[in-house]
Amino acid sequence: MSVTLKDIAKQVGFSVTTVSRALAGYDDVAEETRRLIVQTAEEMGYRPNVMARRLQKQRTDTLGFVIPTFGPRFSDPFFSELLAGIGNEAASHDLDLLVSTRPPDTPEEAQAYERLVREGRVDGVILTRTRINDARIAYLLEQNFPFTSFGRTRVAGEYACVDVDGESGVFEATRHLIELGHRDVAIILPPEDLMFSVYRWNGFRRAMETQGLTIKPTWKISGDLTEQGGYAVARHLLNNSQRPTAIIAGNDLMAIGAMRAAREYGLIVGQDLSVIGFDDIPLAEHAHPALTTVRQPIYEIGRHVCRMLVKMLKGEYLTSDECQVLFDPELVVRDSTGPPFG
Amino acid sequence: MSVTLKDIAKQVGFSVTTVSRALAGYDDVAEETRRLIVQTAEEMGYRPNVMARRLQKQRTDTLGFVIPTFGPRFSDPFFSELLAGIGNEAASHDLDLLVSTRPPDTPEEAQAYERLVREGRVDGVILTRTRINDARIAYLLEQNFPFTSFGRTRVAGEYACVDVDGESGVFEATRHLIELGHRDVAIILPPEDLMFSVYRWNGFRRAMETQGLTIKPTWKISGDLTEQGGYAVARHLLNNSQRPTAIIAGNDLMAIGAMRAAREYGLIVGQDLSVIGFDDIPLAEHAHPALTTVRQPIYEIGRHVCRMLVKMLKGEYLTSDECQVLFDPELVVRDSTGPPFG
DNA sequence: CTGTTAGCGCGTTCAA
DNA sequence: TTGAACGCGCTAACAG
Repeated sequence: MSVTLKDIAKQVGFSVTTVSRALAGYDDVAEETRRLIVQTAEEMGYRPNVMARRLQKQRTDTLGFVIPTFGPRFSDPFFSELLAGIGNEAASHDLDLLVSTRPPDTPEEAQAYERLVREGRVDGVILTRTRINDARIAYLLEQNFPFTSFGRTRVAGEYACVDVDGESGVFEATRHLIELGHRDVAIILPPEDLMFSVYRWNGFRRAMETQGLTIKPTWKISGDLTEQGGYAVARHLLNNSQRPTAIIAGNDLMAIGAMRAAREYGLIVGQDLSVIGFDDIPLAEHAHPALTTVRQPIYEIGRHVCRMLVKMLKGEYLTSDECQVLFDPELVVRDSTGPPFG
Repeated sequence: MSVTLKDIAKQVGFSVTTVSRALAGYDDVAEETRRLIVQTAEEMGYRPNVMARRLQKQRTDTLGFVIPTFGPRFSDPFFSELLAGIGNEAASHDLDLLVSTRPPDTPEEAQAYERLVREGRVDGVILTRTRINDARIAYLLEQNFPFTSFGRTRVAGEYACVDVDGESGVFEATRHLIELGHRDVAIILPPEDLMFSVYRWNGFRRAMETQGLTIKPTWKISGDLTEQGGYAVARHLLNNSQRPTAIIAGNDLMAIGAMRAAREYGLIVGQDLSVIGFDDIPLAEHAHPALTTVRQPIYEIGRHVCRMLVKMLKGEYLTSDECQVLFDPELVVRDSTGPPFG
């Protein structure tokens, strides 16, 4: 077994209390005593027992993060990068991070949150991929449990979230296409229950309407954010006598799938068909052709959304400014876009 | 605050002990009493306090997983998939999973493990990307702390690990190239301190030697397992009057980087240059051209390596057969390979 | 069947 | 400056 305060106390001949205080750095313990205790603790290889400390402090110093993901082959770099951001920030505050993966909007997911919240496994949770009417957020608000989210929602209430201005991002992307001369632009949206799908759509519509362009109803379609999904949906778009000359995808993965579909139809991406993604995962640059995309600083967002939660847990109040942070995305033009009939 | 056993006891007029036992399902409590207690607990919304339970049981019911990763832009789908496998298996046993990301072979990484082990944060840990002389494994063995790993090492001692037979994987890949007529094959290995780099190299060498082919020293090179790394190293290989006609990369990400480099040199992948990856991440199929690669069942491996750890923690003995499980990889031929000068 | 006692390891009174 | 006593919430040994 490992060394406890009691063991040290026995060794140095002081009480457990004194040892505890010496090690905690209280100033009401004799300098001499402290030195002895600290040194002995060191020698004996003392490590505080976290569980005991947590029970006593009624705090877990742990954050929870449930990744919303379908099926086994979950491998969106988006999440890896977000996780790294959250994890590193948490570590810098000496907090543990509890991670699990659950399919979104399912009983299993709800249970996962209940576990974290009701059984006192974590002090706060971080959400991502928020839904328009997000049951998770409703639940957390109702339980009055600390959380922050990457993504806004329509759920009423006060809570802190970070988001990327997806509307302006897609607006810029669309404008880029229009400036290149495109008029027949299709959009592959994220699943429609996701909040960011709404903003993306708004940005697209605004850009098209501003230029007096009409949106063909069948050219608004949504995909599941995987390569496979983007591929399937793009085939559908292209398998038609009247094809769009450009496609804006909800993320880079779907854009890559769409590019593959285009190749299968004998189209050269960047010439016969322009494709734009969203995220700028490392792969975007290495895809063929290199993918024009809208970059969002995922890692930084991860850090930020975690930092906000930490602040809340420390009891620091967040001003309403801090509560609703909107990052600006940035259009990165590469080779997958060009003039139509280019 | 939340409901405790004490609250329930007060409510039903029994002792805390009885309540505890009733809820735990012991059979030494009157059926009548049990019903009352269970129902009351339900009504009051009782949830056991995990920290208290953990302190008492001296078990955390938590597993630790430290992802070895460089820098912020960590986004290898390999890890996502492994994480999903581990996480889902852990969840099925009602275990929590503590995740962090640390640069491999650094003091920060060592500290992360020490934290987990010495402060009793987890009951066991899972390793991946094992190194030839892996300090983590040496440490865990020395501490006699339960762990399993994805990947073998040269560290002496008894421990359970799962691995993929990388040697046979690369052997098959190389043979595939040779059968296509390639003689000038280069290999981009994983970093040389990683154990699986050794097996990959052995497989390559064996295949080449078996066919009486010589390996050009400058065509054995290693990269950092990112697209960028593969790109840089491949440029180096191709920036030469004498070029290989085929490249085997240490993973799919590097293969994708290599394909990009090839394009920049005006080479058509699958014709002028063949490229093979390793992993078969979802992207491999959607890359252009679709990537020939060696598939390893990462998700399943994640589940398995976790299941082994769970077994150990339950005190079940692992037979030496179970201790060293070797999965068979499978060559998936797609479009990035073809006859030389094809 | 049920309650009393004890203790997991730590931090925090309060009194000496 | 130090120590005794108590509690965090739960489980286990033992007695009745």
